[in-house]
Amino acid sequence: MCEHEAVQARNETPSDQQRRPTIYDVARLAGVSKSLVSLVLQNSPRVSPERRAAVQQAIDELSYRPSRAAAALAGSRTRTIGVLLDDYRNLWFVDLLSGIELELAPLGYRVAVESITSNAHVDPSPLDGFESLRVSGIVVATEPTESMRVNRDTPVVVAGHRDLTLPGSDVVANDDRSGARLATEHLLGLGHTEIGLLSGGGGSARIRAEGFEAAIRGAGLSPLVLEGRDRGTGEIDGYQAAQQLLLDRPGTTAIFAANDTMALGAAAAARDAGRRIPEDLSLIGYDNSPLASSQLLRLTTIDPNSRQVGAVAAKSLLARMQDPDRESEESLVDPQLVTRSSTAPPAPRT
Amino acid sequence: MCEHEAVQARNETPSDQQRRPTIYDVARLAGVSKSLVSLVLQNSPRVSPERRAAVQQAIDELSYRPSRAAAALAGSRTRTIGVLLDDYRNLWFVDLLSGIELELAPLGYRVAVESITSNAHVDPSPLDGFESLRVSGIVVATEPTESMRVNRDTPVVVAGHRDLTLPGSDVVANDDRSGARLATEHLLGLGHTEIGLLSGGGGSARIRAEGFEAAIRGAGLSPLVLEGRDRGTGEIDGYQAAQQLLLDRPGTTAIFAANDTMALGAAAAARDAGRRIPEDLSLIGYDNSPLASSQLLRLTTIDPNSRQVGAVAAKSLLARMQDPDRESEESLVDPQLVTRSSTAPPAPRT
DNA sequence: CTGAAAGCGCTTACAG
DNA sequence: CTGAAAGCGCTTACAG
Repeated sequence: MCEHEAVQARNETPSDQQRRPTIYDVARLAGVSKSLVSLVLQNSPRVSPERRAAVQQAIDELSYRPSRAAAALAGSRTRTIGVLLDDYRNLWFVDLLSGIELELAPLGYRVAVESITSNAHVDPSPLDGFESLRVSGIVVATEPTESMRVNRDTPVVVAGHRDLTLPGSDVVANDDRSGARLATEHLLGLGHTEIGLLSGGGGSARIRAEGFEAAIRGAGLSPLVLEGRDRGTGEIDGYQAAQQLLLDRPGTTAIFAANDTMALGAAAAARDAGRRIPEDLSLIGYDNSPLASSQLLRLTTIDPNSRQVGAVAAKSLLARMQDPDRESEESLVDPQLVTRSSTAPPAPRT
Repeated sequence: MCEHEAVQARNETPSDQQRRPTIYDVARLAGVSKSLVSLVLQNSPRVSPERRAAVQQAIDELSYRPSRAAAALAGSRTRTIGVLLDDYRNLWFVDLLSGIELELAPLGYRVAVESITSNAHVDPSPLDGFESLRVSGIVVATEPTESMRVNRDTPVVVAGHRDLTLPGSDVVANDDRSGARLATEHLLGLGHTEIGLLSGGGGSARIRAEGFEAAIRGAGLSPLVLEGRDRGTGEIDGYQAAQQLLLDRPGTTAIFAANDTMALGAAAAARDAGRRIPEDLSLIGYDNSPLASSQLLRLTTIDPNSRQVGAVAAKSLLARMQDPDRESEESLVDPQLVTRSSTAPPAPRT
């Protein structure tokens, strides 16, 4: 006997009508034990359909919502996966998320999303929020940093970024080198020989540049790479780099932009230079963002298969929950060429 | 005496090294009481700087992260605001979020983001996740539905949508009617008299259409409104509606698209029809999305001031936490014209 | 299945 | 400030 006396007393006081219903209220209304309600909430198979129905009805009647705080505190796991993004404007995470959820939904996991900038005022380091939440696992969908070390045994997987790696965590990404090769070979296959790459800083851009250079060299040509100001990879960087490229090398017949956003900028630079796409200039991007399928761009691009990256990331997390001492591994997902109308054979020399 | 015996016993057992540190561990290491640690965690002013520093050092040393579950369960409030989005691809929420956070950060509130589709497998209705979390308040940044009724006294504010309203909740939005008027008057002011509106279903689009029609009628003209197929408001809808408009009414010199995404489609339709922007056709959007500032569009548009909408929404929530019985109110935020190069005076008649 | 019990890691008064 | 205590609403064995 301890606090339970008080609990009983409280439950027998009908004065406080505004109180949130608890598992006790549900049990009483359904005429079952508190333990049984808990089993129903956990979808335990060892509950008869009749009792399950009775409990469910009581839940509906009371609009009962289980307290995640209490469940997390009492149980060990929260069955929540935290996903850390860098910026909500980088839409590749949308497919990543759906891949993660597709994989985890059948297991009853919940997904919590956070960006690095969110809640920075309350969490000293970006993963603190998830640690305080006691998530079951974390997907880091941004460039990992020193401050993302997780203390104990929370499984972590880095998705989409291969530069730095967090000790003890897995890595899943699309194969940027192979994707860049696909893009370059598409242009080469169309007959282009004067191909420029618009690139920038960041791990993915660098690996894509490597794939581009390898493919170009493989064709016996010499690669031409332009970077945005300050190694940026935004729209304006694509615009400026493309502008400079078309000025420096007017013979250029095709541009490979390290991402669709830079391609958007490149399309503007082409237009401003009086070059039609694809008649006067072929353009290929990377990411297969919503932008790429717009009528204005109809951009040939590389689909990084982010949904699959998410699914594999989720599987890594589950594997590490099973066996925390499992060796770290890096998984690569195959990207795919998506052909639209921004690429075509080069115009015949006049 | 009750479970505390066991707690003491556990704490005296040094065998389990992997255990997460608790407030007890911090207190012991810092040489203070557990209560004091709790006060430090809550930034209480009634703690001396010396002791605060000692506690902080112990926290750092142990990499202690307070359990949100325990804090939520023990305290009444979670100091977390839930934000419900419809789709991560509608980027207007990014500014909304920063407005909310700007307002709530000084008060130590945390923000939790969820989309309607996320976690649908585990939450029967979209707000259940937040209710289970026992959030302090909810911002509904999507069209509210019947299933979003919140049971008890969780304050709710609907942001950016004015069609339906949730009983007992406040509404904050940009003034779509006034914004549409601004856009239309901008075109009228440039000298356009043949102006078409691309619109669609949904509350904002409808109100924007009303503002457009009022302004057009105010100028003694008759309004022309085209809708996308199935009343859609996406890029392809803008494309198709603009295509049809330019076909049906070749004399059209200006298009007002109900949002930037439709404007993107309209720009493509204009290009495909051989119309240059702004020389042959002026184009104005709504939302001031990242797209609008791209070099390819340089789109004149209406900025809905979403950051301010977020700030006002946060204030509403705080006010309702203070006084739950406060009357519901609707707040409108003033939108603003952002002039770029997609609008110009109409070409002189030839 | 039930029922009584302990415990998760905090917060919140409260007496000193 | 401390220290002992109760309690938040669950989960988890465990005996019956």
